[in-house]
Amino acid sequence: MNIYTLLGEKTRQCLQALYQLEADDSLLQLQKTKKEFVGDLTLVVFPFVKAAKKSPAATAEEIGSWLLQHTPELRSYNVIKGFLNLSVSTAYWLQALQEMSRDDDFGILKAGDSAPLVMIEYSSPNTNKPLHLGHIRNNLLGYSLSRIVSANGCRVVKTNIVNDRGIHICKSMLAWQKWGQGETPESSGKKGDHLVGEYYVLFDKHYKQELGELQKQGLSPEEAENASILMQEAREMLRAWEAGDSEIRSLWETMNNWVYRGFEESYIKLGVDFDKIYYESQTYLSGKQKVLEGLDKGVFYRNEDSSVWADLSSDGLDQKLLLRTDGTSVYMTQDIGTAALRFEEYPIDKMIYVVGNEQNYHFKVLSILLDRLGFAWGKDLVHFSYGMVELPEGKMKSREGTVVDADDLIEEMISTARETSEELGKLDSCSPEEAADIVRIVGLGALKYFILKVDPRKNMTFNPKESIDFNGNTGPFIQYTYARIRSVLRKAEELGHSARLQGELASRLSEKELSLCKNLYEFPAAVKEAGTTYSPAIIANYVYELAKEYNQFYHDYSVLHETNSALREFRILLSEQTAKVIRIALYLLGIEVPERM
RNA sequence: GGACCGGUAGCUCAGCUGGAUAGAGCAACAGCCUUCUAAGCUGUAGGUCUUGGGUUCGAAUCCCAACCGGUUCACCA
Repeated sequence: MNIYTLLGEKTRQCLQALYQLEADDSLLQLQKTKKEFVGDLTLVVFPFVKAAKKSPAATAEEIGSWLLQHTPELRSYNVIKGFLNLSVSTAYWLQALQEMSRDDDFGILKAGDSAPLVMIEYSSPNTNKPLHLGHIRNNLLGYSLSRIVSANGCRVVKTNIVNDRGIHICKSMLAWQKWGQGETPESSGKKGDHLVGEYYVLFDKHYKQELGELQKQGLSPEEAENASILMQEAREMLRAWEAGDSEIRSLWETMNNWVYRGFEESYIKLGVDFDKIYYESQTYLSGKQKVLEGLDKGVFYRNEDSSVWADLSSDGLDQKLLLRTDGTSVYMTQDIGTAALRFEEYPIDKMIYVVGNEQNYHFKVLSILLDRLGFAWGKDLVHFSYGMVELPEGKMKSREGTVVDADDLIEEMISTARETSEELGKLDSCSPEEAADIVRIVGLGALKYFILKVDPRKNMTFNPKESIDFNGNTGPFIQYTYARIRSVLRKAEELGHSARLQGELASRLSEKELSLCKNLYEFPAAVKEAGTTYSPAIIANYVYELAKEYNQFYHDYSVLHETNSALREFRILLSEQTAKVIRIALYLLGIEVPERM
């Protein structure tokens, strides 16, 4: 049994015995003791002083004494004002260490066949331009979340909905037709998504120019937009696409395939993947069917102009359009369609959408609509809403060319990692292949950790020049701790030292060693909390704390040079377990660990 | 204007289901490598937790109001 629940139970019994008090969970405040005090767990006794009819300190004293008598796991207690600090016996911590050492997947719950099926949608790019920094946050959060949810005992399906149709891709296609002169990724050596993105920008450039000229002729900005030949051509292309024009469809397929190959490369580099990819071109029509069903059931209503709406006033919201006057779908309709298709394929219990916080309203509405349409999971679908990534100059704007390209950023991280490693002489004894692997792991680790350690809800600032740090609270710091431990363990093996618990240890252990044990013990709770609050940041902060603790221990005590064999073997075990937990924690963040660095 | 989210050290962030003297890292300054990896460790300095009320034995944390910043309220996606 977990020490918190165990002591919680004991305290309950104690309150009953001493004061005839039935304490519910809200009164029982058992928390980790702050660093500056002696003890492991702290009971706040203020809530009981009334029942005890004694001063806080006297109450704490009384409870402490009772608990110590009735709980073999306790070693001692002390009272400071209204706080009862309980110290757990060393034997208990050693046993906990022993138990975790037998569990290769410590902290991870396995999902059985009947475990809840959770689908996580993330990434969801448009096919008219390459991935940028914002997508990176999305992908990293989504991927990490999928591992965390899975570690909490759920079956997980990672999914991506690619927005492969619409006016945006037609713009790229049109520009390519007009000015591309048959350029392909092969002929130009450019990555497919970048190539298509260039034509999207080119369209915009010509379009702006055209608008400027029209306005010079005396048209208002609005009139100019309506009069634009280029825009009319793009719209015409979209109509042709929808009508199934074979030439347009073929161009569309060709260019989208260029983009997919580019995306695939980026995903591999980032280290994310999907179990199932949906394409909007294949799902966008099915939403209409669902909406019409809803209309029959009286969930929606038809306006005089034959457009279809949902009335959300009972939920405190307004009217939401679902089908246009001409019968075509809007964004919301498509999401309903995609949801329906997914449910046919996977009997999901929960759906998590990883989408930026600018769509909070959209998902609030989607949740209500899915619920009304009879999807059991609609009501509590999770919109994992994250903040945007800003640059020091402010928001990224693709039109102003201030976006940070995902591929460029990844390359930059890796080359910075290489420079730093070379400066420190870390790669001297490595083969070129090994060196390449290390700098890749470290560079990506820095990027991923930087993004995942902050609370997803918050907007974050990314300074390309300064954010890339390898010291302090960073990915490489944690990876370094791991590599260091691995080095010790390799040497221990060479020397024939084993990792085990034996002999009289309790009296020999230092505070630091004990506190490392306690830190490791907290890992499953961190995984659980990260799972219930959907927050990779909790894992990140946990593992940073652990790495810091280990580094302090490593600095103050020697593992291999310890002459007392019981103590040495204990330290090897402790190091081994720390390495394991670091590896698993970083795994949950989608970050790899290097064997040396 | 309505709704939602955020505001903690010079900078980037923890802490927020009320608890003890508000924590890290970076940057600054001062130290520690003839012993397992110094991408490390130790110390100094840095705070009216945006402001004002309220609830409470106790508020960065909960409630109310104001201020600042962001997002959103399309027959766009």
